[in-house]
Amino acid sequence: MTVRTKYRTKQRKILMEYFEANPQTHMTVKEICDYFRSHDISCGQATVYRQLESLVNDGIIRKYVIDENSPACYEYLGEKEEDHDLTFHCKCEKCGKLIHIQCHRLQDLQQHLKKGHGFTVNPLRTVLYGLCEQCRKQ
Amino acid sequence: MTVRTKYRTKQRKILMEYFEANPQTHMTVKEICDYFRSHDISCGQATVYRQLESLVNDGIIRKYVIDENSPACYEYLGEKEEDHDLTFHCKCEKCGKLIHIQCHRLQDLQQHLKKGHGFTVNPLRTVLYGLCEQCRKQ
DNA sequence: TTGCGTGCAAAGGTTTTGCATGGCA
DNA sequence: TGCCATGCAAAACCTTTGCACGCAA
Repeated sequence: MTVRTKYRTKQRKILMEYFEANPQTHMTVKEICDYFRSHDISCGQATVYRQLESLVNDGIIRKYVIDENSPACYEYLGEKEEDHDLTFHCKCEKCGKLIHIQCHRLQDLQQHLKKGHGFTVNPLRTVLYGLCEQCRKQ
Repeated sequence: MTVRTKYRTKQRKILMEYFEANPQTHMTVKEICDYFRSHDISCGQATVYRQLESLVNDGIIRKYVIDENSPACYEYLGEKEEDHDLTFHCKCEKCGKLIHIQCHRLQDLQQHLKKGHGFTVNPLRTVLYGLCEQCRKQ
């Protein structure tokens, strides 16, 4: 926990470049390792985990926990962090699709929960579960 | 998925009684197994997992996934199911406290997400993560 | 009696860790 | 040169699964 990297190693640079090249994309550790392997870049799995933890602590990427039996996802946050605070994630329980929703009503609700109920929602960590349109219609 | 139990076995009864005796409490599989073992009640771990899945599908208990590296938690929902459709759960990321919120703004939001975004939120599965008042003030 | 539930042990999948080696500053 | 990071393999951890046996209806 709260790991911070001091050296700027080759592996860290490569990882960051990979994230920068794939904004708004969810990537698992496996996908990252596969990518590296297929490009003949050496970066062990343990290093990927350790660097990802460090990048999360540095606020450079974001970690998603969709559910406990599938691997965690990581997403590049980029420069402007504000946008990500306004984006909520909705996960369809049936087809597994992940939907990004940016809506002022969600932000209004955040405000209300804070003022009215004393609870500060963290959209980076929160996933709304339910059914997407297609799955509901079935 | 969508496992439903047809028989009313001894193990299922014991599990249900344990939940009924501990409302508004989060319990992990390990805790349940430990409790049973310390009371000399035979109920294998696999059975606990399977019955818990069934009880979740029956709407009798609720499953929480706090994060992928800690075990899932289960909570008794009680008799009156309607209330639970209107109740959202907020979990403090710092102290772990669970807050039940019943608020029309949350229901309004559900309506809006459905009409405006085509996403039907399932409050039984959804947990809003963030900070409670005390922890935020620190 | 029929088939569902149980229990054990093993498998499965993700993440963490120990330790020797390699590389940044 | 002094640490820190890497990489491999093994361990740790939670959950699921296979299969023979037992029990509810």
